[in-house]
Amino acid sequence: MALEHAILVSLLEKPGSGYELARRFERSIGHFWTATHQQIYRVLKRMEADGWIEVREVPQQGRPDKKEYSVSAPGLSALGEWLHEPIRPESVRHELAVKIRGAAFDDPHALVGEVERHQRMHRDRLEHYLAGERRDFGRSDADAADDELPDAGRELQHAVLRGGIAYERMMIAWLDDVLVTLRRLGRAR
Amino acid sequence: MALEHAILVSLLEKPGSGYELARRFERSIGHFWTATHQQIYRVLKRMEADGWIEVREVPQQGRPDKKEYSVSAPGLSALGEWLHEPIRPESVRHELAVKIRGAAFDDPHALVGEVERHQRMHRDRLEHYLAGERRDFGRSDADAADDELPDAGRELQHAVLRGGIAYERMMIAWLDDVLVTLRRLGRAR
DNA sequence: TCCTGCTATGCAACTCGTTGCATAAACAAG
DNA sequence: CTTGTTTATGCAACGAGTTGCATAGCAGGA
Repeated sequence: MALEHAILVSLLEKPGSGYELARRFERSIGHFWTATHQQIYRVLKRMEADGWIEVREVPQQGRPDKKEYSVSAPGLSALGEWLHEPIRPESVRHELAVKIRGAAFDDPHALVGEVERHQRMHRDRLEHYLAGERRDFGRSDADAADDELPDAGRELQHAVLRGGIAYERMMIAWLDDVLVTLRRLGRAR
Repeated sequence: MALEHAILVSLLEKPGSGYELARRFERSIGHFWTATHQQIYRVLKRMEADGWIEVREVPQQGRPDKKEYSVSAPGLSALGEWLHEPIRPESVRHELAVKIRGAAFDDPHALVGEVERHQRMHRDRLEHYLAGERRDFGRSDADAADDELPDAGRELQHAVLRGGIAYERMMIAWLDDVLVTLRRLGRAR
């Protein structure tokens, strides 16, 4: 299980509450992990019990108090251990690919709308990533001197973001390819 | 839940036993879905109880008998209904991306070996896909006339395979990018 | 002959993830 | 002044997915 470790990385980059973590996992640039708030709260409790993170009650004005979590020394060393373990093959579920192959046994043309919808989502996410890249990495190194994160953190966040950008571009191009195929099959019926 | 539907598509393309399905999900070209054999056997029972698939006991020589499943009419219409539903956003878990961002709080250079290992896996899979493409789609339409699958099935399988190829190429290029970044940070320490 | 590996199926227990629901305080819009 | 939205946390139940184990026939090699 890696949700713990994803939370550790996120809290190291910036301490925050369970709610804030949930929002980061939801609409963060990078978009490389998902988790619901229930999952996050449950795991935060376990991590606190294990001594990986520390809580600080933060009273806020105009909104409910929050519990701000930050990573403790044992948490940091747990992350270090995890980083040295090899990654086990992850389970892959590309529902759209299943539907595309399944369309052969139904009406291929009926899938066009859904594929177009997905392509729009990927275009939107690409725009979002590119905007984030301009905002966070579009300035010179001198301007970045006042950043909270160390240089390595910035560089690696940028590398992961470049991966997201490459992924979205690939998907947009592939879905173009799929649309051409679906439309050709639709006409041929 | 879409495992049922992935199984329906696979059985429509070619009927088979639970064991064969497990192997297809494991090392099939396309590589777009994973499931263990336990999961598959359990779901097959449910699908049979629901009348989506039919069993045929097939005695074999030199190996244990198998139960060959094929899709029934209700199964086909269940697939049709599912195809018309919009896909809900899938949960994304890119463990390698988490590790790359986490490396900023440990030794970035220590991740080089793991990233190289992943790149090798993607290169291998790319080779595997390209070999499958030459084998299954490298011949002319005339040669394909004796294929069991209808044209639409072949075309759409090929489109999904092209997606897999594009994905692997993108990953190989991105991991090159990541390796350059990790090595630069390693030297800078 | 024994051991390993492949085909083929399955149970039981457990963990992970999702869904529905609930609470509560503050603010903005009507 | 009521309704809806955002921030913020949480419980309980359920369903999906994983892991460990078990069985059994047959093939091939040491």
